[in-house]
Amino acid sequence: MNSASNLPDSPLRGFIGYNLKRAYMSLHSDFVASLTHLDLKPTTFSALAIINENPDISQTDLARSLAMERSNIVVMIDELEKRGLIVRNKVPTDRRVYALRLTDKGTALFNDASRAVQHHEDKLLEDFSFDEKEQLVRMLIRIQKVK
Amino acid sequence: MNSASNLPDSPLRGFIGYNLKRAYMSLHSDFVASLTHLDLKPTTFSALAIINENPDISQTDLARSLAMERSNIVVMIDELEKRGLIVRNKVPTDRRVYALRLTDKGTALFNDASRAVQHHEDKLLEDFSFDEKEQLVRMLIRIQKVK
DNA sequence: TATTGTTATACTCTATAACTATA
DNA sequence: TATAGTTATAGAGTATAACAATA
Repeated sequence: MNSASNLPDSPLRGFIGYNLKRAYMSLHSDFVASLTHLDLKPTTFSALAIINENPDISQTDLARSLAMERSNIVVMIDELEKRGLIVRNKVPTDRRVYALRLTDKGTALFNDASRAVQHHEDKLLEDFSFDEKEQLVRMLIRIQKVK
Repeated sequence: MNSASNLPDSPLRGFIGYNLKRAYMSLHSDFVASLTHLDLKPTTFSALAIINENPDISQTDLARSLAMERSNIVVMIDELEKRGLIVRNKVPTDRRVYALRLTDKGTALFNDASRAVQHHEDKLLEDFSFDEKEQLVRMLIRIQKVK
């Protein structure tokens, strides 16, 4: 007779990957919630961040940065453009590509979002010391490096 | 002019959540690959693990453990049953529920899978010391605790 | 009334293939 | 030939609502 109180996922707790997944999902759902009031999703927030840091980036390079397909970038950029957050500028030297830029409105929204996300993270990791956070990030980066 | 070589995701690297996501996705894709030869997915592997550890668990409790919807559990159990890996036993005391059990074939497959996953994790985290792994898991669990 | 298992459905994400215009 | 952007589509994964049988 299994009750809901003691979630019987213990056999999986021995795997680091499982703990990584649960931690990610926990943080992620909270992260999503912290952006809804700005009508942004993790992907759109990330896109704004990358365009903000890399003005005139192309859709293809943006796709690579986000590890998304170019085809899926299109509809996302369509939406952000329709909302007046970014613009697709023509590039004279190569008429195939668009140079993406944030509008003033896009920049303002990204700054708001950035603060919201930072606040969300500070609150969720408030019992972590600075050194612990740094150590955690170093470990997370090492995991990716293996690939 | 952005090249693909230096992926411009740096503005996001300051967020722990982003590093957590990238680490999770990196480990996850490798994890998926380590199970394909047994025709298992992360979810089916987890289901087998939980049923193995908790014989006669109901579908509803399994759903709670996996953080999945009951409706989606049904089709997954259908598939595992069709493959002869588990059985749905009737429960005399409550005729609404099924008691899930691994078959011998299911147990054997789960043991194989368990070894494969362990091997995958050992290989991917081979440059982590035992203490480091332990410390990482402790931190990942702390992140979930906040919720 | 509430719960278990079930079905159907819808919605989001992601992946693939084919097209156009440019290079 | 190769590449950028685009369109359409298909496949996962996940979420919701309604139902029959049973408690």
